[in-house]
Amino acid sequence: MASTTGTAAAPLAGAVADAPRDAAPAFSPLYRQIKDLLTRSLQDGEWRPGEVIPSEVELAARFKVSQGTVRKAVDALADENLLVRRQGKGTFVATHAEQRVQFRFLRLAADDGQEGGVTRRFIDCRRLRAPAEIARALTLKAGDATVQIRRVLSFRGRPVVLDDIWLPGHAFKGLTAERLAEYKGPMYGLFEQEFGVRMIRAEEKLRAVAADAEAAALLEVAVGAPLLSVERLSFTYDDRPVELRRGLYDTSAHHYRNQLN
Amino acid sequence: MASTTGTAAAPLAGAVADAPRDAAPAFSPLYRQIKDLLTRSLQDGEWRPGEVIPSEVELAARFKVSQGTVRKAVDALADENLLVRRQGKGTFVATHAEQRVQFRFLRLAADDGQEGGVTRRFIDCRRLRAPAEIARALTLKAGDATVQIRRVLSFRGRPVVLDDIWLPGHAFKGLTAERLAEYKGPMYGLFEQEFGVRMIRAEEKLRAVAADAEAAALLEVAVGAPLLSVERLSFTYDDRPVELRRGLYDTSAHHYRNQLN
DNA sequence: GAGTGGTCTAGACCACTGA
DNA sequence: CAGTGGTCTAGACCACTCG
Repeated sequence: MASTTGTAAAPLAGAVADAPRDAAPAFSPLYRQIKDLLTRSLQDGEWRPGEVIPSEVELAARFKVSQGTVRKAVDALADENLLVRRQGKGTFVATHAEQRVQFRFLRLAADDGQEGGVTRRFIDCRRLRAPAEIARALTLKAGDATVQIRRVLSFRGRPVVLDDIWLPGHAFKGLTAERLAEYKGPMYGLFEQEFGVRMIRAEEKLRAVAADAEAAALLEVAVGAPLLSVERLSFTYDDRPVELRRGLYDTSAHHYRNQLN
Repeated sequence: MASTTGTAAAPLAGAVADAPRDAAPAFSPLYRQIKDLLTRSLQDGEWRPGEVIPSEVELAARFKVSQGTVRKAVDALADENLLVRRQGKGTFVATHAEQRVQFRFLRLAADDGQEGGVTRRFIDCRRLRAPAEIARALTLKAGDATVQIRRVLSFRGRPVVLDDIWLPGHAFKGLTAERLAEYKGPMYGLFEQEFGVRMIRAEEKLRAVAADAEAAALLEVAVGAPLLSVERLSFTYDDRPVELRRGLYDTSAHHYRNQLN
Protein backbone atom coordinates (compact mmCIF):
# COMPACT_ATOMS: atom_id res chain seq x y z
CA MET A 1 0.00 0.00 0.00
CA ALA A 2 3.00 2.23 -0.04
CA SER A 3 2.87 2.46 -3.79
CA THR A 4 1.10 5.54 -4.89
CA THR A 5 2.67 8.07 -6.96
CA GLY A 6 5.46 9.24 -8.75
CA THR A 7 5.26 9.27 -12.42
CA ALA A 8 3.68 12.35 -13.60
CA ALA A 9 0.98 11.73 -16.05
CA ALA A 10 0.90 13.81 -19.18
CA PRO A 11 1.71 17.32 -17.95
CA LEU A 12 -1.03 18.81 -20.09
CA ALA A 13 1.05 21.93 -20.53
CA GLY A 14 -1.38 23.87 -18.44
CA ALA A 15 -2.63 25.99 -21.26
CA VAL A 16 -6.25 24.98 -21.46
CA ALA A 17 -8.20 26.43 -18.62
CA ASP A 18 -9.79 23.19 -17.75
CA ALA A 19 -11.39 19.97 -18.85
CA PRO A 20 -11.15 18.27 -15.48
CA ARG A 21 -13.32 15.81 -17.29
CA ASP A 22 -11.27 12.70 -17.78
CA ALA A 23 -7.83 14.17 -17.51
CA ALA A 24 -5.55 11.61 -15.94
CA PRO A 25 -5.49 12.10 -12.19
CA ALA A 26 -2.58 9.73 -11.67
CA PHE A 27 -2.12 10.76 -8.10
CA SER A 28 -4.40 9.39 -5.48
CA PRO A 29 -3.47 9.92 -1.86
CA LEU A 30 -3.42 6.91 0.39
CA TYR A 31 -6.52 7.85 2.35
CA ARG A 32 -8.35 8.12 -0.95
CA GLN A 33 -7.37 4.60 -1.87
CA ILE A 34 -8.41 3.32 1.53
CA LYS A 35 -11.71 5.09 1.14
CA ASP A 36 -12.29 3.36 -2.17
CA LEU A 37 -11.45 -0.01 -0.66
CA LEU A 38 -13.89 0.61 2.16
CA THR A 39 -16.56 1.70 -0.28
CA ARG A 40 -16.00 -1.49 -2.23
CA SER A 41 -16.43 -3.55 0.93
CA LEU A 42 -19.67 -1.75 1.65
CA GLN A 43 -20.87 -2.32 -1.87
CA ASP A 44 -19.98 -6.00 -1.68
CA GLY A 45 -21.85 -6.39 1.56
CA GLU A 46 -18.87 -7.31 3.73
CA TRP A 47 -20.60 -5.23 6.39
CA ARG A 48 -24.35 -4.79 6.20
CA PRO A 49 -26.41 -1.71 7.04
CA GLY A 50 -26.59 -1.21 10.77
CA GLU A 51 -23.55 -3.35 11.53
CA VAL A 52 -20.25 -2.23 13.05
CA ILE A 53 -17.21 -2.13 10.85
CA PRO A 54 -13.78 -3.03 12.26
CA SER A 55 -12.15 -0.51 14.55
CA GLU A 56 -9.68 2.01 13.24
CA VAL A 57 -6.70 0.13 14.59
CA GLU A 58 -7.88 -3.08 12.97
CA LEU A 59 -8.38 -1.35 9.64
CA ALA A 60 -5.01 0.31 9.94
CA ALA A 61 -3.44 -3.11 10.44
CA ARG A 62 -5.38 -4.61 7.56
CA PHE A 63 -4.33 -1.92 5.12
CA LYS A 64 -0.88 -1.47 6.62
CA VAL A 65 -1.25 2.26 7.10
CA SER A 66 -1.38 4.47 10.15
CA GLN A 67 -4.54 5.00 12.13
CA GLY A 68 -4.58 8.63 11.06
CA THR A 69 -4.86 7.67 7.45
CA VAL A 70 -7.71 5.26 8.11
CA ARG A 71 -9.36 7.97 10.13
CA LYS A 72 -9.28 10.38 7.24
CA ALA A 73 -10.85 7.80 4.93
CA VAL A 74 -13.56 6.98 7.44
CA ASP A 75 -14.20 10.66 8.06
CA ALA A 76 -14.83 11.15 4.37
CA LEU A 77 -17.32 8.28 4.27
CA ALA A 78 -19.04 9.59 7.36
CA ASP A 79 -19.36 12.99 5.69
CA GLU A 80 -21.11 11.29 2.80
CA ASN A 81 -23.49 9.55 5.19
CA LEU A 82 -22.27 6.10 4.27
CA LEU A 83 -20.89 5.48 7.75
CA VAL A 84 -21.91 6.73 11.16
CA ARG A 85 -19.37 7.20 13.92
CA ARG A 86 -20.35 6.66 17.52
CA GLN A 87 -17.75 7.52 20.08
CA GLY A 88 -17.00 4.71 22.47
CA LYS A 89 -18.98 2.20 20.42
CA GLY A 90 -17.56 2.03 16.94
CA THR A 91 -18.29 2.97 13.36
CA PHE A 92 -21.49 1.66 11.79
CA VAL A 93 -22.82 1.24 8.31
CA ALA A 94 -25.52 3.83 7.78
CA THR A 95 -29.04 2.57 7.26
CA HIS A 96 -32.32 4.02 6.09
CA ALA A 97 -34.19 1.80 8.54
CA GLU A 98 -33.88 4.32 11.32
CA GLN A 99 -36.26 6.94 12.51
CA ARG A 100 -33.44 9.36 12.98
CA VAL A 101 -32.72 9.70 9.28
CA GLN A 102 -36.33 9.27 8.22
CA PHE A 103 -36.51 12.62 6.54
CA ARG A 104 -33.13 12.81 4.91
CA PHE A 105 -34.71 12.51 1.51
CA LEU A 106 -38.22 13.84 2.08
CA ARG A 107 -37.69 17.54 2.63
CA LEU A 108 -41.27 18.44 3.25
CA ALA A 109 -42.27 20.34 6.36
CA ALA A 110 -45.58 21.62 7.65
CA ASP A 111 -45.95 25.39 7.69
CA ASP A 112 -47.01 25.27 11.33
CA GLY A 113 -43.88 23.39 12.25
CA GLN A 114 -45.67 20.30 13.52
CA GLU A 115 -44.14 16.96 12.70
CA GLY A 116 -45.28 13.40 12.39
CA GLY A 117 -48.70 12.05 11.61
CA VAL A 118 -47.57 10.59 8.32
CA THR A 119 -49.63 7.82 6.77
CA ARG A 120 -48.94 6.01 3.52
CA ARG A 121 -51.40 4.55 1.09
CA PHE A 122 -50.25 2.41 -1.81
CA ILE A 123 -52.50 2.81 -4.79
CA ASP A 124 -50.66 0.67 -7.23
CA CYS A 125 -47.63 -1.55 -7.66
CA ARG A 126 -47.22 -3.25 -10.99
CA ARG A 127 -44.59 -4.49 -13.34
CA LEU A 128 -44.41 -3.04 -16.81
CA ARG A 129 -42.04 -2.38 -19.66
CA ALA A 130 -40.03 0.79 -19.39
CA PRO A 131 -41.14 3.72 -21.53
CA ALA A 132 -38.22 5.27 -23.40
CA GLU A 133 -37.94 8.23 -21.09
CA ILE A 134 -37.87 6.15 -17.91
CA ALA A 135 -35.44 3.67 -19.42
CA ARG A 136 -33.03 6.40 -20.34
CA ALA A 137 -32.99 7.89 -16.87
CA LEU A 138 -32.39 4.48 -15.27
CA THR A 139 -29.88 3.46 -17.94
CA LEU A 140 -32.06 0.55 -19.02
CA LYS A 141 -33.10 -0.42 -22.50
CA ALA A 142 -36.53 0.70 -23.59
CA GLY A 143 -38.87 -2.19 -22.92
CA ASP A 144 -36.91 -3.61 -20.00
CA ALA A 145 -38.92 -4.71 -17.02
CA THR A 146 -39.66 -2.06 -14.39
CA VAL A 147 -41.70 -1.82 -11.24
CA GLN A 148 -44.05 1.11 -10.99
CA ILE A 149 -45.41 2.22 -7.67
CA ARG A 150 -47.97 4.87 -6.98
CA ARG A 151 -48.67 6.04 -3.50
CA VAL A 152 -50.10 8.90 -1.50
CA LEU A 153 -48.60 10.33 1.67
CA SER A 154 -50.95 12.04 4.08
CA PHE A 155 -50.05 14.31 6.94
CA ARG A 156 -52.51 14.28 9.78
CA GLY A 157 -55.13 12.81 7.50
CA ARG A 158 -54.71 15.23 4.61
CA PRO A 159 -53.23 13.91 1.36
CA VAL A 160 -50.16 15.97 0.51
CA VAL A 161 -47.83 13.93 -1.67
CA LEU A 162 -48.54 11.82 -4.72
CA ASP A 163 -45.53 9.76 -5.73
CA ASP A 164 -44.94 7.84 -8.92
CA ILE A 165 -41.91 5.62 -8.58
CA TRP A 166 -40.04 3.54 -11.16
CA LEU A 167 -37.52 0.87 -10.26
CA PRO A 168 -35.49 -1.46 -12.44
CA GLY A 169 -37.38 -4.77 -12.48
CA HIS A 170 -34.40 -7.09 -12.24
CA ALA A 171 -33.30 -5.68 -8.90
CA PHE A 172 -36.74 -5.70 -7.33
CA LYS A 173 -38.22 -9.10 -8.07
CA GLY A 174 -41.00 -9.97 -5.70
CA LEU A 175 -41.87 -6.42 -4.74
CA THR A 176 -45.62 -6.17 -4.29
CA ALA A 177 -48.11 -3.71 -2.86
CA GLU A 178 -48.57 -6.06 0.10
CA ARG A 179 -44.87 -6.08 0.93
CA LEU A 180 -44.84 -2.32 0.73
CA ALA A 181 -47.88 -1.93 2.94
CA GLU A 182 -46.66 -4.44 5.54
CA TYR A 183 -43.27 -2.89 6.01
CA LYS A 184 -42.95 -0.50 8.88
CA GLY A 185 -40.54 2.34 8.29
CA PRO A 186 -39.27 4.19 5.27
CA MET A 187 -39.44 2.61 1.83
CA TYR A 188 -35.69 2.93 1.41
CA GLY A 189 -35.33 0.77 4.51
CA LEU A 190 -37.31 -1.97 2.78
CA PHE A 191 -35.21 -1.59 -0.33
CA GLU A 192 -31.95 -2.04 1.51
CA GLN A 193 -33.12 -4.84 3.79
CA GLU A 194 -35.03 -6.94 1.31
CA PHE A 195 -33.37 -6.14 -1.99
CA GLY A 196 -29.88 -5.06 -1.03
CA VAL A 197 -30.29 -1.77 -2.83
CA ARG A 198 -29.03 1.15 -0.81
CA MET A 199 -29.74 4.73 -1.84
CA ILE A 200 -26.67 6.89 -1.41
CA ARG A 201 -27.55 10.21 -2.91
CA ALA A 202 -30.13 11.79 -5.18
CA GLU A 203 -30.61 14.66 -7.59
CA GLU A 204 -33.90 16.51 -7.64
CA LYS A 205 -35.47 18.85 -10.15
CA LEU A 206 -38.29 21.03 -8.89
CA ARG A 207 -41.02 22.72 -10.84
CA ALA A 208 -44.41 24.23 -10.37
CA VAL A 209 -47.13 22.51 -12.39
CA ALA A 210 -50.91 22.56 -12.64
CA ALA A 211 -52.86 19.62 -11.21
CA ASP A 212 -54.41 17.33 -13.79
CA ALA A 213 -57.68 15.55 -13.08
CA GLU A 214 -56.05 12.45 -11.63
CA ALA A 215 -53.67 14.24 -9.30
CA ALA A 216 -56.39 16.66 -8.28
CA ALA A 217 -58.67 13.81 -7.25
CA LEU A 218 -56.00 11.98 -5.26
CA LEU A 219 -54.72 15.09 -3.51
CA GLU A 220 -58.19 16.57 -3.07
CA VAL A 221 -57.41 19.85 -4.75
CA ALA A 222 -59.01 21.64 -7.69
CA VAL A 223 -58.01 20.76 -11.22
CA GLY A 224 -55.40 23.29 -12.28
CA ALA A 225 -54.27 24.02 -8.75
CA PRO A 226 -50.52 24.69 -8.52
CA LEU A 227 -48.52 21.69 -7.32
CA LEU A 228 -44.83 21.31 -6.63
CA SER A 229 -43.35 18.70 -8.94
CA VAL A 230 -40.28 16.95 -7.54
CA GLU A 231 -38.42 14.71 -9.93
CA ARG A 232 -35.84 12.62 -8.15
CA LEU A 233 -33.15 10.36 -9.51
CA SER A 234 -31.55 8.24 -6.79
CA PHE A 235 -28.17 6.56 -6.99
CA THR A 236 -26.49 3.61 -5.29
CA TYR A 237 -22.79 2.93 -4.96
CA ASP A 238 -20.93 3.58 -8.16
CA ASP A 239 -23.31 6.36 -9.11
CA ARG A 240 -25.66 3.88 -10.63
CA PRO A 241 -29.21 5.29 -10.92
CA VAL A 242 -31.71 2.88 -9.39
CA GLU A 243 -34.84 4.88 -8.81
CA LEU A 244 -36.76 7.53 -10.67
CA ARG A 245 -39.49 9.23 -8.76
CA ARG A 246 -41.92 11.95 -9.59
CA GLY A 247 -43.69 13.51 -6.67
CA LEU A 248 -46.49 16.03 -6.71
CA TYR A 249 -46.72 18.02 -3.50
CA ASP A 250 -49.69 20.05 -2.38
CA THR A 251 -47.86 23.01 -0.86
CA SER A 252 -50.87 24.91 0.43
CA ALA A 253 -50.00 24.01 4.03
CA HIS A 254 -46.54 22.51 3.58
CA HIS A 255 -43.29 23.56 2.00
CA TYR A 256 -40.10 22.04 0.69
CA ARG A 257 -37.22 23.16 2.84
CA ASN A 258 -33.69 23.58 1.64
CA GLN A 259 -30.38 24.69 3.10
CA LEU A 260 -27.87 26.67 1.06
CA ASN A 261 -24.34 26.63 2.38
CA MET B 1 -0.05 25.47 25.17
CA ALA B 2 2.85 23.19 24.45
CA SER B 3 1.65 21.26 27.43
CA THR B 4 -0.13 18.23 26.23
CA THR B 5 -3.81 17.88 25.95
CA GLY B 6 -6.50 18.08 28.48
CA THR B 7 -5.32 21.10 30.28
CA ALA B 8 -4.30 22.49 26.96
CA ALA B 9 -7.85 23.48 26.23
CA ALA B 10 -8.16 25.47 29.39
CA PRO B 11 -5.97 28.48 28.54
CA LEU B 12 -7.92 29.31 25.45
CA ALA B 13 -11.27 28.61 26.97
CA GLY B 14 -11.15 31.95 28.68
CA ALA B 15 -10.29 33.73 25.48
CA VAL B 16 -13.34 32.45 23.73
CA ALA B 17 -16.08 34.70 24.86
CA ASP B 18 -18.97 32.39 25.19
CA ALA B 19 -22.23 32.79 26.96
CA PRO B 20 -22.45 29.78 29.23
CA ARG B 21 -25.49 27.99 28.00
CA ASP B 22 -27.57 26.39 30.71
CA ALA B 23 -25.42 24.07 32.73
CA ALA B 24 -23.64 22.78 29.67
CA PRO B 25 -20.19 21.56 30.59
CA ALA B 26 -19.54 22.16 26.93
CA PHE B 27 -16.18 20.65 26.31
CA SER B 28 -14.88 22.47 23.30
CA PRO B 29 -11.86 21.01 21.54
CA LEU B 30 -8.98 23.27 20.71
CA TYR B 31 -9.58 23.27 16.98
CA ARG B 32 -13.14 24.36 17.66
CA GLN B 33 -11.92 27.32 19.67
CA ILE B 34 -9.44 28.23 16.95
CA LYS B 35 -12.23 28.01 14.41
CA ASP B 36 -14.32 30.42 16.45
CA LEU B 37 -11.41 32.83 16.75
CA LEU B 38 -10.88 32.72 13.00
CA THR B 39 -14.57 33.27 12.40
CA ARG B 40 -14.44 36.27 14.68
CA SER B 41 -11.51 37.69 12.72
CA LEU B 42 -13.45 37.24 9.52
CA GLN B 43 -16.46 38.90 11.02
CA ASP B 44 -14.39 41.80 12.26
CA GLY B 45 -12.85 42.26 8.85
CA GLU B 46 -9.27 41.51 9.85
CA TRP B 47 -9.05 39.83 6.44
CA ARG B 48 -11.40 40.97 3.71
CA PRO B 49 -13.13 38.87 1.06
CA GLY B 50 -10.66 37.77 -1.58
CA GLU B 51 -7.59 38.34 0.58
CA VAL B 52 -5.15 35.73 1.83
CA ILE B 53 -5.16 34.85 5.47
CA PRO B 54 -1.91 34.03 7.29
CA SER B 55 -0.33 30.69 6.54
CA GLU B 56 -0.96 27.69 8.73
CA VAL B 57 2.41 27.96 10.42
CA GLU B 58 1.83 31.62 11.21
CA LEU B 59 -1.59 30.88 12.64
CA ALA B 60 -0.18 27.99 14.63
CA ALA B 61 2.37 30.36 16.12
CA ARG B 62 -0.21 33.01 16.83
CA PHE B 63 -2.52 30.64 18.67
CA LYS B 64 0.30 28.58 20.15
CA VAL B 65 -1.01 25.29 18.86
CA SER B 66 0.30 22.79 16.39
CA GLN B 67 -0.15 23.20 12.67
CA GLY B 68 -2.39 20.15 12.61
CA THR B 69 -4.85 21.80 14.95
CA VAL B 70 -4.96 24.96 12.87
CA ARG B 71 -5.42 22.80 9.81
CA LYS B 72 -8.48 21.16 11.29
CA ALA B 73 -10.02 24.52 12.10
CA VAL B 74 -9.31 25.88 8.63
CA ASP B 75 -10.67 22.70 7.06
CA ALA B 76 -13.93 23.21 8.88
CA LEU B 77 -14.22 26.79 7.65
CA ALA B 78 -13.37 25.71 4.12
CA ASP B 79 -16.14 23.11 4.32
CA GLU B 80 -18.54 25.90 5.22
CA ASN B 81 -17.38 27.95 2.26
CA LEU B 82 -16.02 30.73 4.42
CA LEU B 83 -12.46 30.08 3.31
CA VAL B 84 -10.98 28.72 0.11
CA ARG B 85 -7.75 26.76 0.12
CA ARG B 86 -5.39 26.98 -2.83
CA GLN B 87 -2.43 24.66 -2.71
CA GLY B 88 0.85 26.44 -3.14
CA LYS B 89 -0.75 29.86 -2.81
CA GLY B 90 -2.46 30.12 0.50
CA THR B 91 -5.89 30.23 2.09
CA PHE B 92 -8.28 32.96 0.98
CA VAL B 93 -11.41 34.55 2.33
CA ALA B 94 -14.30 33.40 0.17
CA THR B 95 -16.11 36.03 -1.85
CA HIS B 96 -19.33 36.28 -3.80
CA ALA B 97 -17.66 38.53 -6.34
CA GLU B 98 -16.39 35.63 -8.38
CA GLN B 99 -17.85 34.02 -11.41
CA ARG B 100 -16.94 30.62 -10.08
CA VAL B 101 -19.42 30.75 -7.23
CA GLN B 102 -21.97 32.78 -9.12
CA PHE B 103 -24.66 30.16 -8.81
CA ARG B 104 -24.10 28.96 -5.31
CA PHE B 105 -27.36 30.49 -4.21
CA LEU B 106 -29.36 30.58 -7.43
CA ARG B 107 -30.13 26.95 -8.10
CA LEU B 108 -31.97 27.45 -11.34
CA ALA B 109 -30.97 25.55 -14.44
CA ALA B 110 -32.32 25.49 -17.96
CA ASP B 111 -34.01 22.24 -18.98
CA ASP B 112 -31.85 22.08 -22.08
CA GLY B 113 -28.70 22.34 -20.00
CA GLN B 114 -27.51 25.59 -21.55
CA GLU B 115 -25.97 28.13 -19.26
CA GLY B 116 -25.41 31.84 -19.24
CA GLY B 117 -27.30 34.57 -20.99
CA VAL B 118 -28.54 36.07 -17.74
CA THR B 119 -29.70 39.66 -17.74
CA ARG B 120 -31.00 41.66 -14.80
CA ARG B 121 -33.55 44.40 -14.75
CA PHE B 122 -34.23 46.40 -11.62
CA ILE B 123 -37.81 47.51 -11.43
CA ASP B 124 -37.77 49.15 -8.10
CA CYS B 125 -35.58 50.03 -5.14
CA ARG B 126 -37.13 52.01 -2.37
CA ARG B 127 -36.94 52.52 1.35
CA LEU B 128 -40.00 51.80 3.43
CA ARG B 129 -41.08 50.81 6.90
CA ALA B 130 -41.04 47.09 7.59
CA PRO B 131 -44.38 45.32 7.61
CA ALA B 132 -44.78 43.12 10.68
CA GLU B 133 -44.12 39.92 8.84
CA ILE B 134 -40.91 41.16 7.23
CA ALA B 135 -39.71 42.70 10.46
CA ARG B 136 -40.17 39.47 12.33
CA ALA B 137 -38.15 37.46 9.82
CA LEU B 138 -35.30 39.99 9.88
CA THR B 139 -35.50 40.41 13.66
CA LEU B 140 -36.34 44.09 13.29
CA LYS B 141 -39.07 46.02 14.97
CA ALA B 142 -42.21 46.59 12.92
CA GLY B 143 -41.84 49.98 11.29
CA ASP B 144 -38.04 49.92 11.14
CA ALA B 145 -36.50 51.15 7.93
CA THR B 146 -36.01 48.58 5.20
CA VAL B 147 -34.90 48.57 1.61
CA GLN B 148 -37.15 46.83 -0.84
CA ILE B 149 -35.87 45.75 -4.22
CA ARG B 150 -37.81 44.26 -7.06
CA ARG B 151 -36.07 42.84 -10.07
CA VAL B 152 -36.50 40.44 -12.96
CA LEU B 153 -33.91 37.97 -14.18
CA SER B 154 -34.08 36.92 -17.79
CA PHE B 155 -32.39 33.96 -19.40
CA ARG B 156 -31.60 34.42 -23.04
CA GLY B 157 -34.11 37.21 -23.24
CA ARG B 158 -37.00 35.45 -21.53
CA PRO B 159 -38.07 36.66 -18.08
CA VAL B 160 -37.84 33.74 -15.66
CA VAL B 161 -37.38 35.06 -12.14
CA LEU B 162 -39.19 37.82 -10.28
CA ASP B 163 -37.50 38.65 -7.00
CA ASP B 164 -38.77 40.75 -4.14
CA ILE B 165 -35.99 41.48 -1.69
CA TRP B 166 -36.06 43.08 1.75
CA LEU B 167 -32.97 44.30 3.54
CA PRO B 168 -32.54 45.99 6.90
CA GLY B 169 -32.27 49.71 6.15
CA HIS B 170 -29.57 50.56 8.66
CA ALA B 171 -27.06 48.24 7.04
CA PHE B 172 -27.76 49.33 3.49
CA LYS B 173 -27.76 53.11 3.53
CA GLY B 174 -27.20 54.54 0.11
CA LEU B 175 -28.36 51.53 -1.83
CA THR B 176 -30.15 52.71 -4.95
CA ALA B 177 -31.42 51.24 -8.18
CA GLU B 178 -28.54 52.95 -9.97
CA ARG B 179 -25.91 51.35 -7.77
CA LEU B 180 -27.55 48.00 -8.35
CA ALA B 181 -27.71 48.44 -12.09
CA GLU B 182 -24.14 49.72 -12.39
CA TYR B 183 -22.57 46.89 -10.48
CA LYS B 184 -21.22 44.05 -12.55
CA GLY B 185 -21.47 40.66 -10.95
CA PRO B 186 -23.76 39.08 -8.43
CA MET B 187 -25.74 41.21 -6.04
CA TYR B 188 -24.15 39.50 -3.05
CA GLY B 189 -20.82 40.71 -4.39
CA LEU B 190 -22.06 44.29 -4.18
CA PHE B 191 -23.39 43.70 -0.69
CA GLU B 192 -20.08 42.44 0.62
CA GLN B 193 -17.93 45.00 -1.19
CA GLU B 194 -19.97 48.12 -0.60
CA PHE B 195 -21.80 47.37 2.61
CA GLY B 196 -19.62 44.80 4.35
CA VAL B 197 -22.48 42.38 4.58
CA ARG B 198 -21.46 38.88 3.65
CA MET B 199 -24.03 36.13 3.10
CA ILE B 200 -22.91 32.90 4.67
CA ARG B 201 -25.82 30.53 4.37
CA ALA B 202 -29.51 30.59 3.64
CA GLU B 203 -32.69 28.68 4.28
CA GLU B 204 -35.25 28.33 1.54
CA LYS B 205 -38.89 27.33 1.55
CA LEU B 206 -40.34 26.26 -1.76
CA ARG B 207 -43.95 26.20 -2.84
CA ALA B 208 -46.07 26.11 -5.95
CA VAL B 209 -48.33 29.11 -6.33
CA ALA B 210 -50.59 30.63 -8.98
CA ALA B 211 -49.43 33.77 -10.77
CA ASP B 212 -51.27 36.92 -9.81
CA ALA B 213 -51.81 39.70 -12.33
CA GLU B 214 -48.63 41.55 -11.47
CA ALA B 215 -46.33 38.56 -11.58
CA ALA B 216 -48.02 37.28 -14.71
CA ALA B 217 -47.35 40.54 -16.50
CA LEU B 218 -43.72 40.74 -15.48
CA LEU B 219 -42.96 37.12 -16.24
CA GLU B 220 -45.09 37.11 -19.36
CA VAL B 221 -47.22 34.15 -18.35
CA ALA B 222 -50.96 33.73 -17.97
CA VAL B 223 -52.66 34.78 -14.78
CA GLY B 224 -53.05 31.68 -12.65
CA ALA B 225 -50.11 29.92 -14.25
CA PRO B 226 -48.18 27.78 -11.76
CA LEU B 227 -45.01 29.43 -10.46
CA LEU B 228 -42.35 28.17 -8.11
CA SER B 229 -42.22 30.37 -5.03
CA VAL B 230 -38.82 30.45 -3.34
CA GLU B 231 -38.70 32.18 0.02
CA ARG B 232 -35.15 32.70 1.16
CA LEU B 233 -33.79 33.90 4.47
CA SER B 234 -30.07 34.64 4.30
CA PHE B 235 -27.70 34.85 7.25
CA THR B 236 -24.36 36.49 7.95
CA TYR B 237 -21.85 35.58 10.60
CA ASP B 238 -23.46 34.87 13.92
CA ASP B 239 -26.57 33.48 12.25
CA ARG B 240 -27.99 36.95 11.96
CA PRO B 241 -30.69 37.14 9.27
CA VAL B 242 -29.95 40.02 6.88
CA GLU B 243 -32.02 39.36 3.82
CA LEU B 244 -35.49 38.11 3.09
CA ARG B 245 -36.22 37.30 -0.49
CA ARG B 246 -39.23 35.98 -2.25
CA GLY B 247 -38.65 34.73 -5.77
CA LEU B 248 -41.23 33.60 -8.28
CA TYR B 249 -39.76 31.29 -10.90
CA ASP B 250 -41.35 30.45 -14.20
CA THR B 251 -40.41 26.77 -14.42
CA SER B 252 -41.84 26.00 -17.82
CA ALA B 253 -38.35 25.80 -19.34
CA HIS B 254 -36.20 25.84 -16.20
CA HIS B 255 -36.01 23.91 -12.97
CA TYR B 256 -34.65 24.25 -9.48
CA ARG B 257 -31.94 21.68 -8.95
CA ASN B 258 -31.06 20.13 -5.65
CA GLN B 259 -28.64 17.54 -4.37
CA LEU B 260 -29.56 15.16 -1.56
CA ASN B 261 -26.65 13.51 0.19
C1' DG C 1 -11.01 -1.68 32.98
C1' DA C 2 -10.72 -2.58 28.19
C1' DG C 3 -11.97 -0.90 23.88
C1' DT C 4 -13.82 2.56 20.90
C1' DG C 5 -13.56 6.98 18.56
C1' DG C 6 -11.74 12.06 19.35
C1' DT C 7 -8.00 15.38 20.03
C1' DC C 8 -3.32 17.05 19.85
C1' DT C 9 1.46 17.06 18.85
C1' DA C 10 5.98 16.99 16.25
C1' DG C 11 8.24 16.01 12.44
C1' DA C 12 8.93 14.21 7.80
C1' DC C 13 8.12 14.42 3.10
C1' DC C 14 5.22 15.49 -1.27
C1' DA C 15 2.73 18.59 -4.63
C1' DC C 16 1.98 22.98 -6.24
C1' DT C 17 2.87 28.06 -7.04
C1' DG C 18 5.49 31.91 -8.25
C1' DA C 19 9.54 34.78 -8.20
C1' DC D 1 14.42 28.34 -4.95
C1' DA D 2 11.44 29.34 -0.76
C1' DG D 3 6.82 29.19 0.78
C1' DT D 4 2.29 27.41 0.64
C1' DG D 5 -1.07 23.73 1.47
C1' DG D 6 -1.52 18.31 1.37
C1' DT D 7 -0.28 13.74 3.05
C1' DC D 8 1.45 10.43 6.33
C1' DT D 9 3.34 8.72 10.48
C1' DA D 10 3.88 7.47 15.51
C1' DG D 11 2.70 8.21 19.85
C1' DA D 12 0.29 10.41 23.70
C1' DC D 13 -3.76 11.33 26.18
C1' DC D 14 -8.96 12.40 26.59
C1' DA D 15 -14.06 11.30 26.31
C1' DC D 16 -17.31 7.93 25.95
C1' DT D 17 -19.61 3.15 26.32
C1' DC D 18 -20.33 -1.10 28.35
C1' DG D 19 -19.59 -5.11 30.88
